[in-house]
Amino acid sequence: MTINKANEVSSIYGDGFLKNIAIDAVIFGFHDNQLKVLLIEYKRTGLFALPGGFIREGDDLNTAAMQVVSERTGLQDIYLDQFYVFGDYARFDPTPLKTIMTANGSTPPDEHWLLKRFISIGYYALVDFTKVTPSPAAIFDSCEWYDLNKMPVLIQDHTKIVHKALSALRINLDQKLIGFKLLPEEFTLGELQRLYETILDKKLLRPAFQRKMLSLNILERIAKKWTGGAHKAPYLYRFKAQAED
Amino acid sequence: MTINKANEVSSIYGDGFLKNIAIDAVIFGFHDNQLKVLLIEYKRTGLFALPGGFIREGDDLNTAAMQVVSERTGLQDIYLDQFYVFGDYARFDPTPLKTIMTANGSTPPDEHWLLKRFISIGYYALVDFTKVTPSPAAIFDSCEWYDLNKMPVLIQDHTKIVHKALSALRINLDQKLIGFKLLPEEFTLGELQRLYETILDKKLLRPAFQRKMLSLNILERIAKKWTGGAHKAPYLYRFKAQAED
DNA sequence: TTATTATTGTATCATTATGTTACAATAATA
DNA sequence: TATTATTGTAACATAATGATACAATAATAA
Repeated sequence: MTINKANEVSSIYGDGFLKNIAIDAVIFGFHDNQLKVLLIEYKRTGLFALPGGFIREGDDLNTAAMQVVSERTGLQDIYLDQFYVFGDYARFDPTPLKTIMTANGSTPPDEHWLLKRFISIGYYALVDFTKVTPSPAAIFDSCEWYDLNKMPVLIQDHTKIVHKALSALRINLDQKLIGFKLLPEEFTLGELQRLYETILDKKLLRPAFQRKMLSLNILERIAKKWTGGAHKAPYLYRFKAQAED
Repeated sequence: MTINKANEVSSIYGDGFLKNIAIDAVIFGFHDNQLKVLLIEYKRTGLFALPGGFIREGDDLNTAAMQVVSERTGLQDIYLDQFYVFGDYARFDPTPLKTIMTANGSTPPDEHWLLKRFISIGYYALVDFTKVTPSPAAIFDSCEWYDLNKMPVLIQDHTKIVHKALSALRINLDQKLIGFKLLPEEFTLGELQRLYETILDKKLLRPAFQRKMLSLNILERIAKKWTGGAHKAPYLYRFKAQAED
């Protein structure tokens, strides 16, 4: 979880929020052939964390998760997936939160609701990197993209959460066909393949990849072609709207 | 969630448990070529529910879920899988709980912790039907197997939870190779196939099914053969212990 | 003892999917 | 106009899956 605007006004009882439940969001982006994750840095503490939040008493869980992601990215209608609930007692560690609050002028009592044990519901989000404007939620934090391979040390078990999100993404990539949610609306098959290769961390054979993607019948070839390279221009594609079940 | 022994002693504040979080367990069994689910019936109310429980402040989430399932089945080391968190506000409905409590002599105030909103973490469990002894958790409930196709109406969104568990099971059946956890230790390929057909609700071709199962290299053929039918005796198999990753 | 019955284990072939190599087409640049 | 890098796709090889066929055989009944 993360401290955000809404939490600042909360009393030590955290009135208005469900107790003991937090949301942590692993927001994935793709840029320069690298998977990126949005991370929060708390000023004057050197502490890094996943974006997160809590659930208002009258809100849906999934709505609350969407709000966390919207706040940080500035986007609506983002692809979100619950992937795991982190509920080990051992993950309970109030020290980083205490440090963050202290660094910002408050001296919370140990009974402060933010220092209690939370069970955290993990979501991952897939966003178009080019459309995101990473937004801090308060004056005392900042929000930036980090290379998945060059992440700083994160508080609590957040590093583990990121890795679990990645393996959920890998499993769902072929099943739910969600890869393109990390790409701009129009893309080439080469770009799509590099995305798959980055996520799965292995080389794929181009003819087989193209044949498979096209046979799925979810891609629409656009008249326009990509330009810029000193070679044959590839077609541009976009994803067809799918019939929902 | 369900009321169980532990909850009976709790005050209206539910001291000792994490607030707003419940666990609901869909315990699957397989018998007579039918998928079965363990359901709780609350005496004198006509109300049916999934087995469930809450998380003690010092316990792991997964441990708490295992306890729920162990209590109801009498078994240890059960296969358990988190499959979804149900967190819509609309699922909040304290009336059945109130009815249950009233039917058992208490008249809880509206602020009673059991009548508050809960987010429910859904688990499904796969058990060997022949080894289970369904156990009520208190004098005012009972616990029985029900045919998945002949379930009574369940309280709150529990019917939806069962169906979501089933679709998670279907998806994981091939991926995680967990089907045999619903069978006794020794079984024939025919029994395994009927299990698959029941879960997936479609006929499978026998030669293809057998070839696939055997090629996975997870089955160990036992010397002994099955006896009883007026036909060629099939081999018995058991699942090999797998190397964990 | 022998025929009958139902079901098993597996061979065989057909079809489809996937892995791999090859090569002509071509946009930008030199 | 040649060069370069990359694309689209054909072609073939291999592997996986779908489908049919049939001999083997445990229990039962004649």
